[in-house]
Order: sequence, then structure tokens, then C-alpha cells
Amino acid sequence: MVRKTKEEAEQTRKDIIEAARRTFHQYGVSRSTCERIAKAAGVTRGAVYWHFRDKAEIFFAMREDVFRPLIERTDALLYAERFADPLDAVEASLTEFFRVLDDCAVVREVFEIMISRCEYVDEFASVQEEVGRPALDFLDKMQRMYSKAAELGTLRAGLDPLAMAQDTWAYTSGLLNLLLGCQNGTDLGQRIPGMIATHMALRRGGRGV
Amino acid sequence: MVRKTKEEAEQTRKDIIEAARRTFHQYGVSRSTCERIAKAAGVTRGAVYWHFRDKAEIFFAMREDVFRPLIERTDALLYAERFADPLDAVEASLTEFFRVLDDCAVVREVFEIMISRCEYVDEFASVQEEVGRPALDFLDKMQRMYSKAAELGTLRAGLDPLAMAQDTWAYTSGLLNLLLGCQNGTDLGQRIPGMIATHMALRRGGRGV
DNA sequence: ATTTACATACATTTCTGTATGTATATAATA
DNA sequence: TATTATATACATACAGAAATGTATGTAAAT
Repeated sequence: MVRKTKEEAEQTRKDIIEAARRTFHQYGVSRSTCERIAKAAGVTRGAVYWHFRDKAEIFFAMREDVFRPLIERTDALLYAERFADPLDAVEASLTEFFRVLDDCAVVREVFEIMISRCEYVDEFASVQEEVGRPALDFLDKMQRMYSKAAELGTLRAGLDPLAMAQDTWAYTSGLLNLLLGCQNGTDLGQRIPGMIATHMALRRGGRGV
Repeated sequence: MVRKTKEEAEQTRKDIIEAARRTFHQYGVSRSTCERIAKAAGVTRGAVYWHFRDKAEIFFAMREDVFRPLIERTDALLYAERFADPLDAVEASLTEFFRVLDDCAVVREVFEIMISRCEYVDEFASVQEEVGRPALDFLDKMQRMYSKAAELGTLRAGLDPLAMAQDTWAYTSGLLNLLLGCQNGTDLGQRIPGMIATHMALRRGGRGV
């Protein structure tokens, strides 16, 4: 039994991506040979090379599968009309991002691979640029939200929207790296919603935390 | 001419570490073969295996050479007696950290290698823990400094020292990652002192930024 | 005389890409 | 609808490159 139906072939493709994710996570990207990935997926290298040109292409497919829906989700919250105060939207969006990261092992694994199990050189150098793009987009989104909050008067008086956006930008990136990079054993995951609330409280009107 | 004097041998060792740094940075750690490192250092693999057990040991030596003096330097500022306000000490220490990163190519390269050119699995998994330790130490230091600032009344009223320490902790980690990870082309480096000032201003008494 | 600081040579393993084989799903045709 | 042709979805086999660790050789420092 060699030739499969289109659906079965598509399933094989998904199996390979999932196997690659587990393998990348366990052994790191560079030590994850196509043979290892194939075995983990229950196929041979022939199947892997049929569906993907090389290892990098598997990596990109894996990343795309996880990134796209996640960004759609957080953006939906960021722009949800039910939030009168843009600061509430930002807080909800950030909290949701880290909640998904805490809840969904697949998403968490992909981020862990990208943060600490991949070397960004040669064919993966472009990944870093692609990761940089969402980061720059995020900075832009934050600036718009804080500007809107300034207009509405919910941003604490005297605070510069751009400066606050940069601060939140770095803060979020740091949270992500600390959470996935080196603090896996701690209870950081649980404390994150509170930390985000604190961060946002610093820029709301009224008294602090 | 084979046998060298002790001093010459020590120089060879340093040459290998420097060659490894350049090679790691260009090709990533896993693709940096001992042969490549040896060639870059102008020696053969024999010399490399004489001075180091394996590639991981070169990596650790390289890291240690850069980390130790850097932490001593920033700690010296953090605990300098000339700062009456702990918040000033924190700001000076953080600014100095990023200034060194901006000025010193060697330090920057090592951090770039650790952040985006090394896979933290197997023999390098321990590196991540070692990197995590200074991070936890830093969190602790920040909490002490903010607590002292709270006692002295320079921390803005209503702010919790621990919560502020966590915020600064994540913020700093994020700055580092954004600076070295994906924003190499931008002018982020120049803007960092201002960003740190903004970050600290958020927690000082009086009006904001 | 002995150890040091390497260079050279060797054996083994491992990974990659491609080439080839093949059974079957699917499309075309009659 | 039945038959045929072709493309698909892999598995298997092969060749070459490259990396690792070790073993051995050696000239000079100590």
C-alpha cells in the first residue's frame, strides 16, 4: 500500500509537522535530522522529502500554523469595540496572549523552539526578520492604542504615548523570554496576569498599584 | 617548532576562544565545527582538543570571560555609595549595562550568540540554567533597591516594590532581546538610555514623563 | 629525561540529497 | 461503465561529504 488518497497525504503532512515540533523541542532544530523527524512521524525520509524541500521548510510551516491564528486572536481583542478604554483592550489582548501560551502546549512548544532551540543563521536568519516584523507591528499597535488613550484622557497625564509603547513593547518581549527561556520551573505563568495588570496600572490615571 | 612556552600556550588558548566567538557568531554554535574554529585560530584540531575537552567547554570559557567582569561592573554601580536615591543607582546600572553592550563588540557578540545562535538542549541545557540564575539574582537585586527607595520615599507612593521589580526585570530582559535579537538595523541602541530614563521615571515621585 | 603543546593520521559514524522502484488513486477515454 | 494511462505518495538504495574522538608522532621547553 503506497499511494494514499489526498486526505491521507494531507494527514501525513500534518503528522510530519507535529513530529518535527516534538523533535525540534527535544533535540533542537540543528540536531533534528530528517531521519529522526520521519521516524517520529512513522514514515521514512522519502515522505518528508516529498512534502517538504528541506528541514527549514518544515520549520516555516510549523511556525505559520501556530502564529497566524494567535495573532488574529489577540488582534481581535485589541480592536474589540466593547472596550471603551484602549488600556483595557491592551490589557485584555496581552493577558490573552500569555493565557494561550500557558494553556496550549503546541503554541508554547513552538515559541520555546523559536526562542531557545534554534540558531538564527543561514537559512534561518530570515526567520529572525520575520519574527522582528510582528514585533515592530506590535510596537506600532501599542503606540496607536496609547495615543487613543491619551486623547480619551485615560492615559495618565504627562505620559508620552510613544515612550509608553516602547516600554510595553520591551516588557512584553521580556515576559515572553523569561517565561519560556529560563523560568519554566517557577510559578511565573500564574503571576503573569497580575504583572500585566500592574504594568497597565502604571499608565492609568489615578493612583498606582 | 612544536612545543611552546607557557605564555605562548596561554595565548593559543585565548586565540581559540576568540576564533570560537567569531565562528559561533557567524555560523551558529552547532555548525561551528572544531575544525572551523581551529582554522580560524590558525591552529589544528589537535590544539583545540588539547586545550578544551569539546566544543561546549570552549563555549563556557567564552561566556565566563565576558560575563564575570560585566556583572562586577554593573553591580559596582548599583551599590555605589554616591547615589543617594536607589532609583538613580538602578538607572545608572542599567544604562551602563546597555552602554557596554553598545560599545564593546566582544560583549555584544557573546550575548548575540547566547540569544540567537545557540540551541539550549543536551550539553547546553545547563547554560540556560546558568543564564537563568543571574536573571533571578537581578530580580532580587531590583526588589531590594525598590524596597529601599520605598523606605526613603523616592519610590512613587502606592507602588509595590516587588511588582515594580518584576516589571523592571521583564523590561530589561525584553530590551536585551529586542536589541540583539531582531532590531540590529534600527537605532534602538541610541534610544535605550532615554527608554530606561522613561522606565525609571514611571516609578519616581512627582509627575511622569 | 620527561612532559608539554601541539600536528597528523585514522576509523567510525552520521547526515544529506538524489535516484530509483512501486503500488495505487485519479483522470481520461472508449 | 470498464479500461487504460498517468501522476501521486511514498519507501528503499546509493554515493558523497563531513564531523567526531582517538591514537600516534614529535620537537622543544622544563
